[in-house]
Amino acid sequence: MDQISSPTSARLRAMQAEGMNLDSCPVRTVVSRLGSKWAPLLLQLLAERPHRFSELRRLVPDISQRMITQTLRDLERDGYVNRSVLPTKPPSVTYSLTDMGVSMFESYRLLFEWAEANHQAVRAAREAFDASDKG
Amino acid sequence: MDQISSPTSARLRAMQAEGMNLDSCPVRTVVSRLGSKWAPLLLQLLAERPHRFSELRRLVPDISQRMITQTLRDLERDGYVNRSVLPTKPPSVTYSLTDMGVSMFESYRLLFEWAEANHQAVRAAREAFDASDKG
DNA sequence: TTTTAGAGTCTCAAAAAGAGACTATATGTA
DNA sequence: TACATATAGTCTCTTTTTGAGACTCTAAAA
Repeated sequence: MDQISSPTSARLRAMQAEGMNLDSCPVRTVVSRLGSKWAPLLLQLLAERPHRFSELRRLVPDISQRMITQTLRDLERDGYVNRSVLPTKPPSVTYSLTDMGVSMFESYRLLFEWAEANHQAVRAAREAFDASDKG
Repeated sequence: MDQISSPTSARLRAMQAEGMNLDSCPVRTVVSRLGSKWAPLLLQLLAERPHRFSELRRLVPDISQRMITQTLRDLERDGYVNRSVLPTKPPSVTYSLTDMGVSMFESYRLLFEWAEANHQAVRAAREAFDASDKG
């Protein structure tokens, strides 16, 4: 198989030996975008249904307009999000998931579900850590 | 069900109405850490087997020591990673996944697999976007 | 005696994120 | 007519994060 695999340590050793740069690692290429601060939240909303720019702004009051624009642009660039402009006055812009976005989100969703089911445990771990000498 | 659900737009509206702050959203709490720049890569390596600090450094040559330390600390704080110091001279430190880390990674892994299978499509989308007037 | 290894910390520079003002156009309201 | 509102952003400035690289400490090996 000629597909680049995930970076197991054996693979990483091989990549180094071949002088490959790790920027070409597919997982990093994809996951680093999706894990950005606001992408998960916006993806969840778009997975629910298409939304307009101003809806997203209202739904997520603590995101700046600049970050909405930028995050949506990044997601559009990677092919997950479709941006469609309706020529109303003033123009309205609707964002929705592409087929690829839906496909990706099916896999991403499992982590979200884990997070919902386990966030108390994560919180507890944080508090324990902070209360210990390490914190 | 009294569990805080994922932030559907209905839920977000409710949270706003109640004056809740969104920092308490479980998905954001959990996913934002896991999506940081280096966490996915280090988690993959630790999911494979426990590693020592210097092993990780060698396997990922383009991460600074500072970022290894910090990312591992964050993952330890959240309860995914165990740090064990052996009193050798010089001391050796081994990092491994906790049970919770293994549990979480089972869900995260699906996104990684999606990324491996679809990174060409993502790359293609990026190039198309950059070649268009939007880029 | 200088080097090497392990596991970091410290400081400073660069990149990313956030806050808030500002733009354009077209309606509705006083 | 003048003013405010709504849409979908951009621009600039400030604060946080990240990254690069030097520096620390201990003990064994060359």
